[in-house]
Amino acid sequence: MSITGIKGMNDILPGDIETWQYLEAQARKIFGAFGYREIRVPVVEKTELFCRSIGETTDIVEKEMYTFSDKGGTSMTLRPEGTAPVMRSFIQHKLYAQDPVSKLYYIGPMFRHERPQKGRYRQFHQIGAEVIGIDDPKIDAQVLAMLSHYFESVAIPDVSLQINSLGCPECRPGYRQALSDFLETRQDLLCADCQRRYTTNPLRALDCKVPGCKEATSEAPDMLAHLCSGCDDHFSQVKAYLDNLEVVYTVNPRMVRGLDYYTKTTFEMVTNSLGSQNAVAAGGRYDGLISDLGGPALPGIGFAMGLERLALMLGEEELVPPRPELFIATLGIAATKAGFNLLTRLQRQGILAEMEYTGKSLKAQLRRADKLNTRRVLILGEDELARGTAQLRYMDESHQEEVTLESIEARLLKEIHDA
RNA sequence: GUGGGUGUAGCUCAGUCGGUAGAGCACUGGAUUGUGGCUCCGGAUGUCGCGGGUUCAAGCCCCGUCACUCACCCCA
Repeated sequence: MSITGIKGMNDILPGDIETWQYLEAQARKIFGAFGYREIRVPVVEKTELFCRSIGETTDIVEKEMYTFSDKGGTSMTLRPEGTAPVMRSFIQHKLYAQDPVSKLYYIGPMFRHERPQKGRYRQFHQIGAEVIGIDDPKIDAQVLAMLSHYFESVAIPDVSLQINSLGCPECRPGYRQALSDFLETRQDLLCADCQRRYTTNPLRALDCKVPGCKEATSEAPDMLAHLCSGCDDHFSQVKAYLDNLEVVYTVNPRMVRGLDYYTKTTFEMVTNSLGSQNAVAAGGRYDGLISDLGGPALPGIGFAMGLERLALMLGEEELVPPRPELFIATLGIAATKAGFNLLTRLQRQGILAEMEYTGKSLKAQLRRADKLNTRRVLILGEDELARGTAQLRYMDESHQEEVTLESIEARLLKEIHDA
């Protein structure tokens, strides 16, 4: 083996890429209709950005970031997620000064140094969307309506939308304390991880997958019952709007987030067809993030979808490659030269056309034309060239006719246009 | 960071009791000197992951190592 790629960072080859292009094109179309515009930000940022936004004690920041010093000694990090860089850009360019509302989406690679497994890679790709400047529950509902519409439109099977509310800086500390107190009484029933978590991050114990913990926390205080009146009202309205829009969801009061900046509404698109990697899209409201990063006190909400996971769920079938309109088969040097000229003229006009470049038998050329699934083959031999004609063979009908060389381009253009 | 599984042709995989490699697909040439698919005949292709050991002899047994993969953890 010579040089190989890096563990957990995959090549996306022709045959697979078509699925990705489809997923991206649908996102652009649907997000566009909902008023979003694309933003592209660098894949590296100052490390500090992620520490401050995602949270110092999260797994992502503690052990999963690709962090290095550049030649000037600045600590830089390959982005592990997309929201923080987009917010950094939003603040830096004062987009709020041009428009009180920004709807942005992004597509691109993210990096986390984890052990790779199915649906989890070190370089992975996300499509994300963010709305900044609106705290009305209508927007929460609209974001969710768009997300579930996207999943329907690309026909991803077996997903369900789960929603929850994490409260705000006003009510969350109270709940956190209540939960922490509760966990303390059940401490001996918890797994080692949860015993550690009940002081550092008690919410995480709620979605622990260890059966013993599930049981021990089954009577835990209800997050939704501890919401302050503002958060409670917001969540009720979100649900009401979702019902009105006929967006199907279930409330999962135990759903928590791996990033610290989330507030109020949070949600996940989950599946059980990807093993333990059950989240294919996730997001929530982050009303404090922008001010935490030094920007104005603007609310935000958004989500990210994992492209690898979406592609896995769409299945193995490869989309068929585009069908050439014409394959030019030639015999003899003069005919090959004429064929090559014609080929390039057609390609310049946007017609997908091919030929055999390395002088093979006519049989071999036709075999290749067939393999490419070509619609037509133009057979150009010395005899025809002398007459200024060629055989135009329609592969599907196994039928051919002699046509003049001058008429070919116009004829092809007309046939393609009519089809 | 912790476990399990798997490494043989471009791909998917056989390979018996240790006797120095095979199939299908794909590729390629031919079966009418200028006509595809189906069929038939032929051809090329391997550091058997790598390194060591045992043995007259190792793809197979032993030790080490690397890679890939799945799972835990965490997450999109």
